[in-house]
Amino acid sequence: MPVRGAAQLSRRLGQKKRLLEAEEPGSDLHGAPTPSPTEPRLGRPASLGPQRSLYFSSSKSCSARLGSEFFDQPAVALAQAFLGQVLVRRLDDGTELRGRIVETEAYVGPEDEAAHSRGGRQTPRNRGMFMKPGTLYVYVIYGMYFCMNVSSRGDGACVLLRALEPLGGLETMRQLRSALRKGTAGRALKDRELCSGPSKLCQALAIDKSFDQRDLAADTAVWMERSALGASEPAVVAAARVGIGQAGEWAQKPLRFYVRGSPWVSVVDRAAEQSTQSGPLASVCSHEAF
DNA sequence: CGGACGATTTTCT
DNA sequence: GAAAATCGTCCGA
Repeated sequence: MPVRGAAQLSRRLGQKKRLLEAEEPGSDLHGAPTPSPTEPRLGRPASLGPQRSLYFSSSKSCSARLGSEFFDQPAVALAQAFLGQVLVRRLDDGTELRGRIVETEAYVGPEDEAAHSRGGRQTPRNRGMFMKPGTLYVYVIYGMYFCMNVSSRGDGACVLLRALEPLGGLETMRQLRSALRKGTAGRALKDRELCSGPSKLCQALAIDKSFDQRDLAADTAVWMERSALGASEPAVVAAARVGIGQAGEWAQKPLRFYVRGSPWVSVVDRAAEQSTQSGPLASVCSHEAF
């Protein structure tokens, strides 16, 4: 097997560059002058004011942006509460990409042997896990993909977003997902292939390392909107988490949650579905915030 | 400073 | 189903 040529690499990078230029002309995200890797991004107060007032005056409460108080709950509760909510990504050209969260995983903190924060390890990479609830923790996996987490209540605790039901901007998602794929630009991806995995959804929403440590409650390019599960989908499955090995008690714990029967979930666990009790999640359906 | 390893996805057999 | 792709991060020397 010949070593991957520089020509091929640059061609692929060129593809991505072209796409990003098309999607986000005059991007200030990708064109920012060499930010420090650990530089915190805490939103843009200058543009937040006008946008927020416009937002509140033109939107109904059912699509209200979720604030800091929502994210301030323990990881398991937050992982369940995320199901049904809508993740929104606004590209620099104004395009809004939307997806309904259908699968999450809870990483409960230093005692969780499968968490990056296990044993209380705190490094520059996982700092977001220790920041205030609602802070994003985005990290690189396998040298080429990203995973997106939201910090929850509890030091070193967070929730991994694993799958979305794409709701808006599907064609842009398809382009973003296809851009880095190998070979002949291939066939068009099916809708189900857009966001059915933690790194797929990051690709589809153009979430990269520059989103690490941003505040999901305040950022202008990414946020979450309230949209609880409907009565027709009352059941949530609790299953073992994916990709963390089989060994140890923490690998077995049912800390992955997904909407039963949803075709948008990345991995279904039939055995877990047998043993998971059906029933509405009261916390998801409640309206205590309003 | 070097080696091993991923909270994955894609491609090939 | 198996194996490759691909490199930031972490840890031990």
